Amino acid sequence: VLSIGQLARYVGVSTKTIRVYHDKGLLPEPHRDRSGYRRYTAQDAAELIKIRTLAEAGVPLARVRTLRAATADEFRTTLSEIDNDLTARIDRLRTTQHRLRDLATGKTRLLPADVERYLDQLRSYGFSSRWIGLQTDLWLLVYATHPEAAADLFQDQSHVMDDPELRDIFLDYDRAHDLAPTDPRLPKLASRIVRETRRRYGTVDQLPGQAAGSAIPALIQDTVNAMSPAWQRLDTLVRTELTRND
Amino acid sequence: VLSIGQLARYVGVSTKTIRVYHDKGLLPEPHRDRSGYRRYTAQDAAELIKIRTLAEAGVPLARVRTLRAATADEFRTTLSEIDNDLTARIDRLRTTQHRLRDLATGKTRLLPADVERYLDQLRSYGFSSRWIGLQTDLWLLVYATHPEAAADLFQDQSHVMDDPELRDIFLDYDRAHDLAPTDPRLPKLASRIVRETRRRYGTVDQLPGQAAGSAIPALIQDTVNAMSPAWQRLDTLVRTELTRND
DNA sequence: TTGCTCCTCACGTCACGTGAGGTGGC
DNA sequence: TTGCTCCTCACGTCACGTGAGGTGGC
Repeated sequence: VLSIGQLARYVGVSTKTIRVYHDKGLLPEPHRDRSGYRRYTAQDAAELIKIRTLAEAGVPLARVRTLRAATADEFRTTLSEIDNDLTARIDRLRTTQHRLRDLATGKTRLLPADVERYLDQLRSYGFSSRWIGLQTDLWLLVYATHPEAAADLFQDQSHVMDDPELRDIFLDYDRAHDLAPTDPRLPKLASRIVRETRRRYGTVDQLPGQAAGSAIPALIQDTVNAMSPAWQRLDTLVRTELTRND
Repeated sequence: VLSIGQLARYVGVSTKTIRVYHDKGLLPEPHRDRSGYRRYTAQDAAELIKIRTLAEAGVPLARVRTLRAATADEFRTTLSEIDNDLTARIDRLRTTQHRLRDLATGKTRLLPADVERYLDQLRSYGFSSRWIGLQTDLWLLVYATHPEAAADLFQDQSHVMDDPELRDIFLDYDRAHDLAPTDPRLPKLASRIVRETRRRYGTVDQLPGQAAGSAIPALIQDTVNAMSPAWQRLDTLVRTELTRND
């Protein structure tokens, strides 16, 4: 009793959508009038509304079709799955909305909140932007490659930064960037680093700013060394002293 | 400092997604190492997270790219549009979820709640399923083709059904379905219909069950007549009497 | 050496949208 | 008669997914 256009407007879909549902066997083809036009009944409208509800809930059309042949019990079970799925999707959209609002105010959270706070702290301690950038890269890499171990490693590094004496070593390391590789202050700093490293970690060859036990420290250290001849010299001195006294 | 796979896992996308974003110019291609592998930095990760947030919010990728070139003001305006859009989408998903739950309990609302109630009422008045089916089709058609006028027309029909005497005419019409076309009760019923129609609507040629002023009554009447010879005879009798006495 | 990751095409997929070219209804 | 709707192909689109066939890293 309805044309395809009337049915489409009533249900709120395009005529193409209805034709696609016919082609895919979701909605049976209705009768045609003498001129070949499709004629729909109230039953068709009710069916289409059901199909649309499922499709809008994100159910793939292929599954909608198989659902038509399902028992009442299967149907009910599937519907409750779809319901849970919808709840999850709504939650994810809300999360996206919150992230979008952070994005609007310029806050883009790259790392857990406590790590971001720690990185902000570094600035107030007097570290350079270059150093903070390196630290951001380091923690990003750690969280990207070792998400399980990352939190523990961060706790340790966080405690190191709470100790003013240890913090001072890192500050000197940061400032050493622009020194000449032959500067006499470099061997002195290297010795301090070795001493404090031994005190905290025993004989393990951990260098400051390095945390994960895999290839990551080497990777970061390569980057660090490439940035400054003084840093490269410092790395050599520390390595030599650590292995010599082992 | 990250490989494409590490970056993908960290942000929660596929490697293909990242490559597509490169191809579409959303995310600049990073440096390659000696073996041609892409190497990503923290800045790339931050950029990808921004792009992903927008994409998950439903922003077309083409618009995400143009947004990179937008001023801070345009950017903020666009973000608030997207935010509103997200709110609307969340609301629509919730509506879908409610409809889905109605579907689970077998309630599929085809028409406004008051019309559905009216159709349920008809059953308790003693109307046949056939009649109720016809009424459902009728109101579906009216709401599909004349949504603005539908509510008023329905109010009128609803009042008609509140009058026990008028209701009785419709009940007799319903029951006449199985009479022979020559049954002497048909001319009597036709006269009652004409009398009550005149009382309610004056000389306008409105037949019971017909409401909208366009092609709809004719369409429904054709369907009705095709269903029963007695109904067809009744229609002829009523038409003749209404025009004869005009 | 072996499994895992990466590379670049190229084609597939899902749910429609968009003409093209023609006919029917008011 | 004219604009609107309908018909059937056929191709386009959006955001990726999925091999194919090959190389690099641990």
